[in-house]
Amino acid sequence: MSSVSPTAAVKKLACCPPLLAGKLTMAEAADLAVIFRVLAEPARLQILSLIAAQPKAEVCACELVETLGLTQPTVSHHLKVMYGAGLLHKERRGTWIYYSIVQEQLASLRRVIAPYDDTMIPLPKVVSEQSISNAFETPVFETPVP
Amino acid sequence: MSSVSPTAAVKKLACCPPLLAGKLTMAEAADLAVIFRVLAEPARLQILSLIAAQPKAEVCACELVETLGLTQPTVSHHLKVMYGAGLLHKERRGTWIYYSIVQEQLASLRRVIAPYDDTMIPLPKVVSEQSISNAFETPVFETPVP
DNA sequence: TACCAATATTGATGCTCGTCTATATAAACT
DNA sequence: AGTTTATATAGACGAGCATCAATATTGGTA
Repeated sequence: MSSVSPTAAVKKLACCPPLLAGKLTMAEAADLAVIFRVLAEPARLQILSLIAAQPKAEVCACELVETLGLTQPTVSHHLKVMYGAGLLHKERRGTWIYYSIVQEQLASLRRVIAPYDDTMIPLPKVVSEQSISNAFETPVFETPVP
Repeated sequence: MSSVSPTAAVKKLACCPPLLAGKLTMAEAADLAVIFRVLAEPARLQILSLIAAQPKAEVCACELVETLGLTQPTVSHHLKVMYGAGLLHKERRGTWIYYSIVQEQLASLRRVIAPYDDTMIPLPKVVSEQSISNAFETPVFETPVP
């Protein structure tokens, strides 16, 4: 499986209506948690910000080893995880491999955290745009009264 | 360090410029990762969405046990973690304790994920995903050329 | 062909943390 | 006082994962 492990990489944040707009199903919550877990790592956050800070918004994997102060296998592992989560783009140029950010994925995540819905953060692209279905079948607890 | 002191509850997401607007320091990355880690749990995400789905945007802890299908100690632990991370508000009313969402904290997080600056005002079209960079003291790697 | 540099994989280790049971604390009511 | 219900804490177990050293693989070059 040399070059591409397409299935994982193509996977977008295919889940989850806005976090605060309705009850998440267990499956949705699990999918969302996966994304958050990928970001719940200092080294990976630094990788994102480092890439974004580059003029060309891309970085050679070889640079990261030195910058992050981690071993090459560890950095390779982080990149694999982020790539697998659809957060990074990957392009081989000769010996080197360059990574860049998949903006749509972060945009999706931001949308999930949005207070209500589509109103606040208009994202032109990213058409796929899940069901804006708000299931109104949310369990409503009546406030217990003594 | 997973001790969740009361004082910590007041702690806002006091860290981190927009993730994509400059290199994060190690400390900033670590602080940010903490928040993401709190959200990297299906049960906790469900708690957030459940609270948001309530008419009064609050929920009694006692309801969560049944709904989440977890034991009471486990739910209590999750609530403590979220409260400690400044994500939840806590109010005792007699026997029951009600939790609500600290919106500012989620807003801060959303801002961190924002492509450019702080506002959640309409994004300019997600351009070529380049940094509109303020790469000041950011390490810029020159593209290795054979 | 052989050799070198960049990246990926393997396997092992140690720590973090979600979950449980059991127990403790707190508040309300008789 | 005692009882009941809601919530918190303590301790233990186990799964997941970040990290490493060692090794494999890939691509370029001589």
